Amino acid sequence: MISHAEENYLKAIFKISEKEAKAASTNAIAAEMQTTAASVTDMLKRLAEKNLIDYEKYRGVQLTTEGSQVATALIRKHRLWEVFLVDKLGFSWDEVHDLAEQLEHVQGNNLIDRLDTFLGHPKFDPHGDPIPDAEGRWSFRQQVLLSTLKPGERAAVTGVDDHSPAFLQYLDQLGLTLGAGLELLERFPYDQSLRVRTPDGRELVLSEKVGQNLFVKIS
Amino acid sequence: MISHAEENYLKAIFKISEKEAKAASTNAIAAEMQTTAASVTDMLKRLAEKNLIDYEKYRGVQLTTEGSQVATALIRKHRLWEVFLVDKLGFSWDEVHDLAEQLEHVQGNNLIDRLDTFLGHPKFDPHGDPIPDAEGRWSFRQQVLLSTLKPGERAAVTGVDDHSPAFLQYLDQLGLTLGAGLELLERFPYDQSLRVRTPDGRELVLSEKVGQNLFVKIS
DNA sequence: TATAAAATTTAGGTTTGTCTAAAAATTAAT
DNA sequence: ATTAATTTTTAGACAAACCTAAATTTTATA
Repeated sequence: MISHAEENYLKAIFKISEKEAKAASTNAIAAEMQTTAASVTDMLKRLAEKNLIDYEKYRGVQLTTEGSQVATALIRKHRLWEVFLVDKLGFSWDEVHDLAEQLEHVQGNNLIDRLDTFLGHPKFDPHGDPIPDAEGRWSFRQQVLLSTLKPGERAAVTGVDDHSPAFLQYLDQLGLTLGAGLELLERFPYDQSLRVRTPDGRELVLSEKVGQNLFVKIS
Repeated sequence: MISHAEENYLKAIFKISEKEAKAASTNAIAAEMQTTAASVTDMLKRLAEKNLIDYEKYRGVQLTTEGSQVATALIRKHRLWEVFLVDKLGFSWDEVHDLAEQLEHVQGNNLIDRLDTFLGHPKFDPHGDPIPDAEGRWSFRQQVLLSTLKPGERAAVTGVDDHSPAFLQYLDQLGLTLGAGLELLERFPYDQSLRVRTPDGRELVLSEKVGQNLFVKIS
C-alpha cells in the first residue's frame, strides 16, 4: 500500500529527474514538495524501504522501475482529470491543478481507463503536457521554446513550461491559448523581447520570459 | 478545517440519526465506521470541540446545525459522483460506492456545482436516494417498501434500503432495476414471500427480505 | 589543505487517528 | 435494590507525516 504522501513524493522525484537527469537531491525535493529537508529525509527512508527509490545517504535518489511506474500512473491520472475538468466541467486551464492533485489519488479498478475512454483517449492535457497511456507510454511532439524561433518563422502554441495561474491567465489575455498560431517578426537584441503577429493581424510584444516558457510547433 | 476522517464521522452520525431519531450512540457510530468505541470517543471529543456535534459523556451525540450542513454537503457530493460514475463512465450501481466515498472528499470551489450542472441537476442517485441541492434541500418521493403492497397493486421500483453489492446484483439478475414495473399477485402467509408479475409477463417469487429492502411507488 | 559554507541527516517532539486493556458509568435483571 | 451485563470512557501505545534545532557530511573557497 502506497500512501498519498508517498505518491506525492514519487511524483516530485519524477518531475525533478525529468529536468535534471541526475539523482534528485533532498533539497530539490523539499522545494518541490514545499516542506523541509528533514521531512524529506524521513520519507526517503520509507520509500527506499518499499523499494520505490534507490537511496544512498547524502547522495540523492533515483526512482526504481516500480517507483517510476507509480509516478507515471499518477501523472496519467492527474492529466486525465485535468482534461475532464476543462473539457467537461468547463474550468479554465489555470484552475484545474489543485483539483487534479486531489483527484489523482482516488483509487479504483477501472476508474482511470473508463475516464480515459469517456474523454476519448486524449494524448495531451489542457496545458499541452503528454498523457501516458495505460502501459506508461508517452506521446512526443516536435516542439520548441518560442524563444528559439527565427524571425519569419510561423508556429502554433503547443504547451507551457511555467504552469503558474499568473502565466496561464496572461496567455489567455493575449489570446495565446493552445493551438493559437503566430509568426515571429523580430527579436529585440536589447532585452530579447519578441514581436509576434497573430493570424488575426494583431501584433504583440512578448518578454524574453514569455518566450522561454511557451512551447510552439513550427509549421 | 475539517479532516476527511471527521467528515466521515459526521456522515455516519447523520446516517444513524436519520434512522433512529434519537442521539447516536458511541457503539452505533463504531459499527457504522467499522472501528472501535474507544476511537469513536476520541473523535467525538474533537468534533464537539469544533462545534460540529453536541456531545455529553455517556449520552450519545447529535449533529449541530453546522455539523448537519457538512454532512448534507458530503452526501450531495457522494451522490452526484455516483451519478457521474454510472451515467457517464458506465459503472453499474453496485460498483460505485467505494469510489464515491473517495471522490466526495475532493475540495474545490465550484467543483460540485459544475458537476451538478454537467449531470443535468439530478434529483436522485443511481440507488434512488435523493440528492440534496446546493442549499441542502431534499427531494421527497411517495415511496413505500414493496412488503407493504396489497395483492393486486401495481408499482415501480424507486430505490433500495439495503445498498450491498450482493442485493444490487441480485436485483439486476431479477430485472428489478430502478423504474422497473411490477404487480403484487399474492403474499404467502407461511414466510411472507411475495409473488409478483413484471410488465413483460414474467412471474417472480421474492423473499420477505427482498420485500423489506425494495422501495416502490404505487401507480 | 584547512576552513567556511551548504546540504543532509539525526534527535527529539507534535498532531491525527487509530488500537488494546482497564476503569467507570449506565442499563438490565434477578 | 443489589448484582450482573453492557456501554462508554480513560490510559497508554503506536504509526504516519510533519516540524525545529543540532550534528554530521559534503562541497566550495581561500
